[in-house]
Amino acid sequence: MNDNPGATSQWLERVFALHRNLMRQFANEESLQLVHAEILQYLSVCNRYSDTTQAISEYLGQTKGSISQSLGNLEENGFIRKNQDKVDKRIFHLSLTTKGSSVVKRMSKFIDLDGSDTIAPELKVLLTTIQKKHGFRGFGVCKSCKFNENVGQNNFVCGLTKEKLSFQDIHKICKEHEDLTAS
Amino acid sequence: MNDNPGATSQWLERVFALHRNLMRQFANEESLQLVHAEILQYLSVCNRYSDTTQAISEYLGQTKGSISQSLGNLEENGFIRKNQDKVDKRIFHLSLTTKGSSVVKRMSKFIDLDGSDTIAPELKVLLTTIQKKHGFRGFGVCKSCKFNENVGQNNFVCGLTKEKLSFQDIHKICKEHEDLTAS
DNA sequence: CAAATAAGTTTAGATTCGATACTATATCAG
DNA sequence: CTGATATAGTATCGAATCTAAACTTATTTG
Repeated sequence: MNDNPGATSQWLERVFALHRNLMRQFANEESLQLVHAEILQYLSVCNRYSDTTQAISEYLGQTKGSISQSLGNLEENGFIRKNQDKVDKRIFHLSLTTKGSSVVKRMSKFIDLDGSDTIAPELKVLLTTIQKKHGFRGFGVCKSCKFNENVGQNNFVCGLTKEKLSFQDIHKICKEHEDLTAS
Repeated sequence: MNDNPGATSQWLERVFALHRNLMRQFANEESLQLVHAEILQYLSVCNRYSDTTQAISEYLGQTKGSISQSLGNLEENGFIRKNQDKVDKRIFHLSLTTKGSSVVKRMSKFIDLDGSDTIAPELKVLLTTIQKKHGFRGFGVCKSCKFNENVGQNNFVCGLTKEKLSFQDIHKICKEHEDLTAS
């Protein structure tokens, strides 16, 4: 097995390339740009603290100016909606329209990453290792977040915002996420 | 573990996003475009049947016109070299210069995907599953290719080209690759 | 209340991207 | 051998992204 150093990273690089290839192919068939598909995918899994221009910019590693442009395009074409935050009026919450959701559904079906469930625990290790090395904070689900407090039967509270969270909420990705196991 | 359907694909999507984020960050620091980094990475692992404009285009899923432009840019800036094939004069073999190689070295160090060796077998399954579903042929190493023939102590022959292959050769990625286990 | 910070937009210049047409070489059919 | 077809790669065009920087508006801090 280990007759070739770096064999694992070569496998990984190929999976990454293949995934990007597929995403590009899908976006092309839907007459979208690659980044549009990525944004829609993210918006389908992020929570209400993380559905902003800034958060997408951090998640995808592109400047917020660039993301802002793409978001304008996506809104114009009816894939997403913008809602101003009632408390902090600088913030606009983004959400998928029915049209946007249906694109994500087709995308998941097209890419189809399920059926590889045994890989999950290893992925977790890989993910947190990389995140720690590069000082990335955030982008995990509440369930594994040190701020999350279980206050009874399927009732949760975020220790940062002091807000109540539903069962659906805690399976979404949050930009403020900090790992339970972190020191 | 399995209290949420599609949990694995969510992990995977996050790993993909993180990897792209890092690649972009690296490219930016080196004043390169993302696609330049991807091309250089590919050229560092592909074999002599797969080091062409066409093959890169297939691997990355972009049109060869676009790749051709980027290659022109990379050659101008001294990252790669072009060598015309002696037999088929339509073909130009691409290779990394010293400058190009050193970029790839820094990239591998920056991204650092090693230390997750247990993940490899699962990745293989995932990769071939996706490839089969979408009719992707190719881009594997000779070792797992049905055309590869072991003709003695560390001596190999490619059944397609009838050429001799070295030990180094058979660990490189080939666009003609067909899986041993394929029907 | 002024200064600093934060979220988001806008603009400009460079570069990619896909589509298409194009050149040059190779292969194939008769 | 020759004309038709296929293949590898390049050139050009218009559209869109991308970064960087300046900018607007709203919030927080001292």
